[in-house]
Amino acid sequence: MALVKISEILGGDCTDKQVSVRGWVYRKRQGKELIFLVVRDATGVIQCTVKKANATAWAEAEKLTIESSLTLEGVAKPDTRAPGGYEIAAEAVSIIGLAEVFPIAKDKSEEFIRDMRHLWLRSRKMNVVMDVRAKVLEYSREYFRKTCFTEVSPPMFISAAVEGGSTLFGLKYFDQTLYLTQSSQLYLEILIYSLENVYCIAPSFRAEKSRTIRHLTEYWHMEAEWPFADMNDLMKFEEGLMEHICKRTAEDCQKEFAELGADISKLAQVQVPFPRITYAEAIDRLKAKNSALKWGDDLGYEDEKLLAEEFGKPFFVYDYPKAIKAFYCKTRRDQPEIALSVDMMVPRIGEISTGGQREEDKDQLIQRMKEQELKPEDYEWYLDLRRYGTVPHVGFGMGVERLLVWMLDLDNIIDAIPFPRTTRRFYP
RNA sequence: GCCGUCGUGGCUCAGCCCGGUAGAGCGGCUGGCUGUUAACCAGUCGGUCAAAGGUCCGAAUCCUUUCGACGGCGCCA
Repeated sequence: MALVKISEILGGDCTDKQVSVRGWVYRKRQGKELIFLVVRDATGVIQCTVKKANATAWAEAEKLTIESSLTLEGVAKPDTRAPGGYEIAAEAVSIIGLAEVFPIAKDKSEEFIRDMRHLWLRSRKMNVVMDVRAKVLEYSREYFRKTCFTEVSPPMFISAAVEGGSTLFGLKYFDQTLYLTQSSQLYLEILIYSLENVYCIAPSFRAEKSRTIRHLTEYWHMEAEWPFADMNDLMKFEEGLMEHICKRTAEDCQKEFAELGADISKLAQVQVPFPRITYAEAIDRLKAKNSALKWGDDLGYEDEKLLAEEFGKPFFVYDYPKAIKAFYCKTRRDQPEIALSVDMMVPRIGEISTGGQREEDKDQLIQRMKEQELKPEDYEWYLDLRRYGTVPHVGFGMGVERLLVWMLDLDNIIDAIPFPRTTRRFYP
């Protein structure tokens, strides 16, 4: 008796063979002579039939409730009447854990599903999304490995802000106050002086009271940093990474996209080089669409969406006014008002990544800190990096969940992560 | 932080505008029936309408406050 995964049966590998599957009851329909059990495991769902003639199996099947766990044995065969095209004629059914009445049924609201997150994760939708998420992370690591990057593990507890202080989560650390990191960038910058090309995939925390479908207070941040590089190198790397992720996903995740009803064809359009426009060009394009924007304003979400609609695929906006960018952004030596910063935008979501060239000159860096009313003495170790063998270097950070929302056409970022944390929800 | 929508049995909703002590479907239970596709038919159990206060002879329905949920903007990834 071969113990198989449901996907093997659905792939036609077990036709007319005696098989055994383990999983949970997804649906049940009972008649006088026949019970249909739809059984799910991590790989898919399959319809199973239990006939009354088999008294032992029938008695077990009658007891089964939705979400009960079981082992089921029988012959796998193609059947046009079965969803998925294959069916198991059950010969033996064995209950492992009999479930109480499952609270999630056909009629369910967003609110209810969120309250039942720990059970909703069993749904086919969440199952498939988490599967693709894992693959996207694998493809990302593939690309980093291929391009000679070393994965590193930065701290989550930090003592000083990376971005502005307003969005930090503070916490009690014995008798002191520490913060949860908003970005691992500064720590990656430390590590480029030994490992050179480094990256991490780690959580970042933002205490922004954002109420949108694009924000989490805890999100996974894919960040990289490397020396001896400029803005062109940065954009080339980022578009190469995106192309690789999209290409591998398009190859390997067709069934998952089909089950979610997500458009996989857009991934094929992700090819290097990506369109690149400067901030000034973006403003001009938006002005042509009657926007009241003027040079110096930051791009809002609606502006980003307007631009993204024009391209219909990922693209870059670079060369921002330095006033709207962080202190560590290097400024152009020929145009001191311009920061060497670049955002990657995608349709429907807007920004999914921000990167740029970091200021490698100590005095310029101190000057930038003062302009933004930061105290250089709070960043002594960061300044040390410029004192001892400074190098031109670049880096970026991409929101993993935002990437997934775009790829999988998700309605809300909370569905891109198993246990979403938002301003109001953090259970379970 | 600002703005909007919503809160009725386990779940999804109707009723609210034009006040008179709650109605349907799903689920549960009982029975019937069917190669079914989150089937169908019959019966049955189940709520005092988020909370508090007010108006009124009378409030789920009108008014006030509070709480909660969801979304938009801003901020960002």
